[in-house]
Amino acid sequence: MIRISPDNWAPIGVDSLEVAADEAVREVENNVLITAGPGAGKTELLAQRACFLLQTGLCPPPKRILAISFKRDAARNLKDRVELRCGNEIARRFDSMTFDAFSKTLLDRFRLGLPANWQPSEDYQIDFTINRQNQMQSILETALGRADYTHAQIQQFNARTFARDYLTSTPLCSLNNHAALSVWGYLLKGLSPSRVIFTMIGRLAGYILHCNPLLVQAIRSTYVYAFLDEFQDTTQIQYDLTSVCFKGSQTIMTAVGDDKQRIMIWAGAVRDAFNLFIDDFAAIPKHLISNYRSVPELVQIQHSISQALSPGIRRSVSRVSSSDSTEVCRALLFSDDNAEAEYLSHTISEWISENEIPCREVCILVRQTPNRYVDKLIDKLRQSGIKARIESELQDLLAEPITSLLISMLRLIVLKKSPADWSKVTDFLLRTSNADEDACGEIEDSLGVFLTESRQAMENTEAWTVESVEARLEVVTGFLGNDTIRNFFQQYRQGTYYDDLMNSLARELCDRLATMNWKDAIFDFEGHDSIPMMTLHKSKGLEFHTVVFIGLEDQALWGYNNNPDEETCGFFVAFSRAKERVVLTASLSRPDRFGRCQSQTIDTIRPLYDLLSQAGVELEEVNTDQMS
DNA sequence: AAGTCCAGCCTTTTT
DNA sequence: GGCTGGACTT
Repeated sequence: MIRISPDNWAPIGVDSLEVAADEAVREVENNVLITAGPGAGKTELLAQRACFLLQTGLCPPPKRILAISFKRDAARNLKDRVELRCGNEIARRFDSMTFDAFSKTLLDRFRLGLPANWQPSEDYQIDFTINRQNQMQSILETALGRADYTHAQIQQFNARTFARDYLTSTPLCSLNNHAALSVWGYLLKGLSPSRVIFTMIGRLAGYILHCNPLLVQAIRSTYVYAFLDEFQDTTQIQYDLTSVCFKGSQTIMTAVGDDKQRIMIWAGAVRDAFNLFIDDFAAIPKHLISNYRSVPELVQIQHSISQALSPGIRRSVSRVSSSDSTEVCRALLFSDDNAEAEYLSHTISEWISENEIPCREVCILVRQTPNRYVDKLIDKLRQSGIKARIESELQDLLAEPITSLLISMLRLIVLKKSPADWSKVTDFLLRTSNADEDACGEIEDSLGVFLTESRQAMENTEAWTVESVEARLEVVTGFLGNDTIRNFFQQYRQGTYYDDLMNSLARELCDRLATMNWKDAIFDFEGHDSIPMMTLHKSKGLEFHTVVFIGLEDQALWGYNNNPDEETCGFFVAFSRAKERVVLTASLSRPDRFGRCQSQTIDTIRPLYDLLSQAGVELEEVNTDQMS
């Protein structure tokens, strides 16, 4: 490995970094908290910093960097950027994972480091339903009943919030609530296998570290640098785990985030994570002001919203050239949702056909329950020959490595030639075969034979059923090696996760095979030709040419009265996904969740429209009678 | 049978 | 915040 001296190191793949970013990339003495608005390149900064530390030898082998993200795709994205910039070899010492993956890895490796009464069984199950109202109610009844609580005493507890308020409310070393301890005992020891949720795994991981100072030492000496992405969304459990790992250590921490994009308070994000971090970790705050995403006209409007959240905040500076269009942002008011769908489908098809914007660059956002807001629009768009779909329904399945591997295999079978898929599959086969480079030819030969056989078998099948698709997928995984796959991707080792995924994939493909051939079914499944529609929460971290936000209304932002800041943050997140154009809509009537027409208002959230107005965007009433 | 009260639903990640 | 449905009362 060639080491570059820090003075000679330069950022890779970008022209230059703003001063504060460059300082943060090169910081080797202090913990740093970087705050920056949307499009400032926070993730890119972390990627550059990883390259800097690894390539200059400031993080020399066998030392490693730990990067912790909130979402899997963010963790993956960061890892990919580092690999791209400094190569696989060096990137191997960059561990990018989610908080939950980090917690679970600790638990799985050091479970026996817990006191016996806190050890889950080896085959413990992760059961997301534990936190559901009725599940938790029956858990409380059984667990507390065994601990001689009376029915009335059990009723005192709210099943919906018990996990948050009792079970995982504090680190386990200081947990002394009797009811909470009884439920822990029941879930870990009273059931076989033990049942847990991720918040519990986080607490168990923290307790492992609390009980094993030597393990903490080992982690600290391995990870001499640690990164925390999307820090504004850190929960108390995550913050506690980070503290027990690194507080007071030599490990140099870099946290990045934006408190104006803090939209997870309701899900347990710490309100004041930034100041806590500055105090507890003696972190130096730095603020970035560049925006590499949005045109200056949009950055101007973003600033108006930012100011409502943090008065006196510094103005961000757009680093992209001005828009060609005179109307980068419109706020539209419709009399009803039919008129809205009609108008939007018309406008969107114009964008796509005349301006040649790819479908994937237009995003439809809503506050919540996408179906209620977009179903009519999906229909109207389909009539114009444009596909649109709600992403969340498939997002999770599509993000799985096994899905992407199987899709590659299927595409090779169906398309015959597909170089990217070919190298993906042969790479997998080579890495899992323990064979040296010489065996490459053999592997490719056997893959070729398998593909030809599969192609013939699939061409001979007329009608596909879920069972026959699943059987076909099993032939493919059989060729790749079921055990090999499960060992290679560690998340598939435990439980029924792997089988469930295969079943979902078979269902999705089968649905499409009823009306399409395999090639189209795969393409449609991946959704490359569909306009993405999603909640603003799902859009976090993404960017699009054009953003259409449907339903900027009181009823959609129902929390505004109690919590205007969080709803304003949500609006800010949605708005700031756009690179070039934003369209906001409100409709005076819309179906409720039972499909009945309800009238909608925009009075409570008027302050949001006022912010737009201050930035020069006035609400336009769209009279659909005048439409062509 | 008709009225009243209250909890639940809305927004999320994670192997 | 606004609507629902179930539990409960009269």
